[in-house]
Parts: sequence; C-alpha cells; structure tokens
Amino acid sequence: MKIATWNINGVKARVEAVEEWLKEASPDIACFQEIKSVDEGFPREIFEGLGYNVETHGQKGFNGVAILSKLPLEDVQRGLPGDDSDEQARYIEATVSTPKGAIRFGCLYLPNGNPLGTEKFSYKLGWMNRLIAHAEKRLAEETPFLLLGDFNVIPDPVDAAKPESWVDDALFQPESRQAFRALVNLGMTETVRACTEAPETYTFWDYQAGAWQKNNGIRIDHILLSPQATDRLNGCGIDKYVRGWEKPSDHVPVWVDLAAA
DNA sequence: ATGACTCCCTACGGGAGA
Repeated sequence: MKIATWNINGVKARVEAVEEWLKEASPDIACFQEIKSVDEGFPREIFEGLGYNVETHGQKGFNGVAILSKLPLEDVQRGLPGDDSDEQARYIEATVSTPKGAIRFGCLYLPNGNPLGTEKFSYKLGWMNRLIAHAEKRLAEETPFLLLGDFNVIPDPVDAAKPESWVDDALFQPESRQAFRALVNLGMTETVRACTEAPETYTFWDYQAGAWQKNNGIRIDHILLSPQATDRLNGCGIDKYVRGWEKPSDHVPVWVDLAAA
C-alpha cells in the first residue's frame, strides 16, 4: 500500500500535474499540502474520476490540506488539536481499513516560521509542541499511525545542499530541529532517513536562482511512522522527476510502501 | 541581498512562501 505526501503549491495551478502524477504513481493514499483553496473550490470530481475518495480542509488563498484515498476515509478530523483559536488549515487526519487492520494518518502543513523573532516563529514552535502532544496520544493507542507532510524543518546539515545559507532561517533553527527530534524520539521512524543513505536527497528546490538546475535543494517533506506502522515498512521513495515538469511545484512527492494485506 | 520566482486575491500590487 503506497502512501504519499506532496506540497502541490496551489491546486488550481497544479491540477494537470497532479492528475498526471496520480496516474503514473498510483498511490493508494495521497496527502496534499498548500492546496490554496476553499473546500468548495477543490476539484474533487477530477480526482473522484480517478477512483479516489476526497477529504479537504481548506481556506481562502493559502495553506490548506487534502487527502485522496482509494479506500474509504473514516473518522476524518480537521485541524490540529490544542488551540481552538488557531484558524489556519494545516492538518487533517483520517483512518483507512485494510485487511491487516486500521491505519490512521495525519496530513500536515507545518508553519514556515519566518522571519525569526516574530510571532510567526513562535507560532511554528507552538504548533510543533501541539503536534508532539497529539502524536503522543496517537502513539499510546499502539495502532499503525503515520504523520506525513511538509514539516518545514531541515533535520540535519546533510539535508541541505548549502546548510550554511539556512542558519538564519526558521527551517534550520536549533529550536525547530530540536522539536522535530523530540517528535521522532517519541518512537517514530523518520522513513526516508531509514530507507536511504544516499547523499543529496532533497524534496524542495526554490524557484529562484536556478536552484533546481544546481541541485540546491533541501529535505523538508517527511513521513514519520509509529512502531506498528514501521513493522510494515517495505520501502520508500522520492518522485524527484516531477520537479522537472512544466510548471512544477517547488516540492516533490515523497512516499512509503506499507504491507497492507 | 529589502534580490531572484510563483501563486493567490472581490487582484493590475502586495502578501506569503522557503
């Protein structure tokens, strides 16, 4: 069972590319971030036509997350718990039932946090603390659980082509990296790190200054697995080729293959 | 480096992104 995450950077601008990738990659579940659309504006019919059930948590103009699944989506939960005043659409969670039992997963778009020293950075760290608290609850249930999405965190220097150029950026702050480690250290497996030791493994290349052509990338899209999900891990991958398409997103899809039957 | 690109909006310039 293939479960993928992709920050598509606007569903209106990306619908053709997303359709093409879905046909080629054929994920069982796809988690999208930055749909930049309200729920009513999401082209669900197109994806339903490809055999997917669709659930969205959108807002106008920016942010927004969506789940596509070939299996029915159950117990859909919108928004990250822990702050009722948070109106940003950055989290959606659901369950699918497989022959081996239920799998629950959260699709997340973690705040960017720039610039440092502003409420944006404290919002990022607060959001990460809420995510840690929520993951702790889910892990206590001891059922397969995944967190997938755009974490907006560069975990380690090896995860950036030019780590020195990110030292003043929210994505590479010690506090951001520590919170990410705290999340993983709850007992989750950071999948791509577990699947490959290949250098220059990135998921994002800036649109500016020829970053893609120079392979000046960073690895910020991650898939974290609970122990029960890790037991089923068959493999993972990054669909890097999508970055070379016409009108690409600046992120590429990342996926895991879990034994489901 | 207040840069560069790209996407969005009751839009034609500014916010947000990373």
